[in-house]
Amino acid sequence: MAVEIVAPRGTFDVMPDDAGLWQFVEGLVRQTFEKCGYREIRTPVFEHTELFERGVGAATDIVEKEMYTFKDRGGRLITLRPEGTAPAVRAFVEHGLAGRSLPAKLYYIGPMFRYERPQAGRYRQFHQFGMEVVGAASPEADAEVIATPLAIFGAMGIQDVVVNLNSIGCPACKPAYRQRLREAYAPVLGRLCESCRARYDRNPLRLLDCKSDECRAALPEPPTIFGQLCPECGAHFDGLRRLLDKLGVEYVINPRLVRGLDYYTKTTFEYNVGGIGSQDAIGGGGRYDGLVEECGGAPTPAVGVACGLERCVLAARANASDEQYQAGLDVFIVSMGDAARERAFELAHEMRCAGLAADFDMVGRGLKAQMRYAGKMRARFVAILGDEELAAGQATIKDMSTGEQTRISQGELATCIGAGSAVNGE
RNA sequence: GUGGAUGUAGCUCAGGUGGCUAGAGCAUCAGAUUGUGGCUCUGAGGGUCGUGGGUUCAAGUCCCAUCAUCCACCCCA
Repeated sequence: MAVEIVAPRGTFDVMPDDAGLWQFVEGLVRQTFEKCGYREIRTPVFEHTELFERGVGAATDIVEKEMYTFKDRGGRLITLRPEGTAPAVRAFVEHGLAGRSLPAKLYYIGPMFRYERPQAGRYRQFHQFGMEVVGAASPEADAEVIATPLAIFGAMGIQDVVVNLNSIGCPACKPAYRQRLREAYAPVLGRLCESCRARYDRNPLRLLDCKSDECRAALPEPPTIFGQLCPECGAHFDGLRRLLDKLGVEYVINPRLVRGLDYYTKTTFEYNVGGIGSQDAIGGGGRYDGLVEECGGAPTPAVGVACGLERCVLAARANASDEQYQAGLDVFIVSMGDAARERAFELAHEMRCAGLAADFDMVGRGLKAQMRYAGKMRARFVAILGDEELAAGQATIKDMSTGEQTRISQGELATCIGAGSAVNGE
């Protein structure tokens, strides 16, 4: 009856061989965001359920069926965060960032939770990195938010990212379009799929992104919003397009791109790539001019984007091996005999204090096995301590790539290896 | 939540129509070389055949259930 304990469904371990790639990506994300003037915000992994119900939208799939929600011991209704924008906005309001210089340019990177059926590129605990510009209404903000992740994708070696772009209007023009959609779909309501019939009442925009053949056939060309955007939204969209053109960012205007979160206004966009299965969206976002107010702040325009780390890693793996991201040791200290092993222990400590990646044998392997181990640990140098070296206060140092070796005094080890690493680039 | 496929060693997989102690490659460890890695050779360790039931003289093999993984739907990151 003893059930084998494994990682829960939809979760996974990043093992040491894979961690190098993850660290590389995380470093790249932070570096890129900070270069653009964004600063990190870290919010709790759980929040009051109400934040997501109000922020993300009660009628969304996320809130209706994908949240990890539970009562804590104090009777509070708690939800593991399914996305990062609502928490960031909550923190923005709670800490009065509106009273400081705007826009607030924030980024985050961390785990999110959604109770869904796992699949390639889809997990119950997954990771997102994202950025939010809070307090800027200009199309420049939208353009920066769209372009920055593209730089990250590029640096990761992800190729052929397609940017889908749309505008879904604002409270001034969206209602009229919504009405128009209802009118257009009304005659074919009976031919729509079950979920679309529900969408017709609750959120007619979602009718647009249903992929089922019956729904597509029922109304092959639904009216687009572009003829109906209010002057402000129209100008914003044109401005954004002009800016993207200036940056050389290619995009596809996709009038069916609606996205599943309720808070979006005006701009919505999504990044898609091939080759990673049917979950081909590696990121997406949009403008959410009403969310700050919804979370209790003053009306404040904002735009943001979130990208899936797992899917990025999947896409990057298509073009790169993991090995190139695995760090190696600067030096492995081989010892023969107990006295030498103790000295190796001391020396490893000294090397580490000198800023080198150093390790030594702590299980009493033979010389040959230690050499093999050093090779596997990708050590650039091996320092050998035998009886002779020990007596003379020296070490035999071997360059593992060339096989050359010389005797030097133990005091010179760190500088010798440090110089060697300077020569090798790094 | 729905449908399909799969589940044998750490990894990748062999094991026609049920039949003796369940195999290979890679990986691990050791030896060949008692002071030297990558190549080669030799050997060793490692499996309650996902789990639980059933059919049978006999189940890795057939049946049912369950769990997990993968794929598609859905949705999105």
